[in-house]
Amino acid sequence: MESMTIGKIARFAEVGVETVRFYEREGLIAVPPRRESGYRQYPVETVSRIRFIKHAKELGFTLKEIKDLLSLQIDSEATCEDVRTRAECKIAAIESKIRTLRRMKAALKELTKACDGRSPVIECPILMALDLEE
Amino acid sequence: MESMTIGKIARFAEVGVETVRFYEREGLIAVPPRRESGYRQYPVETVSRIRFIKHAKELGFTLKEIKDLLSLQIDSEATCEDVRTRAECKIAAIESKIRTLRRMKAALKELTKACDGRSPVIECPILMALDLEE
DNA sequence: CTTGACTCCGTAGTGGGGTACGGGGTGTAT
DNA sequence: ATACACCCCGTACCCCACTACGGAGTCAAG
Repeated sequence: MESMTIGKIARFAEVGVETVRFYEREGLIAVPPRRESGYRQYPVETVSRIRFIKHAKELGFTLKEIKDLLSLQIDSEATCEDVRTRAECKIAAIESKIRTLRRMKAALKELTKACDGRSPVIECPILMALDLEE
Repeated sequence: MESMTIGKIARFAEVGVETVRFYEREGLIAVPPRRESGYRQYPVETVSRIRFIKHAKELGFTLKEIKDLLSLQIDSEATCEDVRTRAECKIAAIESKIRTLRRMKAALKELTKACDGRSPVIECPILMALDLEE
């Protein structure tokens, strides 16, 4: 069998049917041909396309960025370098997020250190700090 | 001067006027009394209340959690321990986010290592990996 | 030939955290 | 007295990535 219905595509790619339609609307997967009845007829490759999208999402790419990445795949002018650059930007963005989270964590740790957990809430150093911090 | 208009509150707290109204709707700040004209009359403390919200946001609390935190402040039954527990949960959540980001970064790094940036995009190992990865 | 699973479509809703608009009334400095 | 900044309100809109709904048509197994 060469072509699949939307439900099969969805099951194989492990997403919902609505998600497949959504990706079509968003231009992330090609508009498939239809049967007489109007049913979408997908080529099998659509499954890997959707898997690609899932993997890229797991790596922190947004759908917009993924669309971009996918269009590079088609653009014969594009080089590996373009893809690599995007991946490197993403790495930098992730590093920056990690730094922010580390700062947040350190600040919270400081606050809990000051709190013995035994005072009435009115004297809680955590809440007091939130009131005062610059 | 005891009371301030919404615009002043917003300027002092460094948020937009609309944000103050939004916080009121969301129950994060008290509903203020009004003048004859309908203008809101805020007590000065509202500024620190909004600052509190900002700081807590910076520490990764959602508005819902902040509302919770603020209600603890009012609840005389609550103890410092309750606040501390919430802070500790937040620390754990932040740690988990950091771990996820680290994994994403490591995976991306692996991919860029495989890519010399000189191949045509069709052979790009990054895109190929996205196609294939489990 | 019937049943039940599947598909179609458009539209609306979710959550989180706001921002913008527009048409009106008000407060105040000059 | 007039200009101009400010405030009121409700509503709608933004992003992101889906998810749900509902009524109707279609497909395949028994």
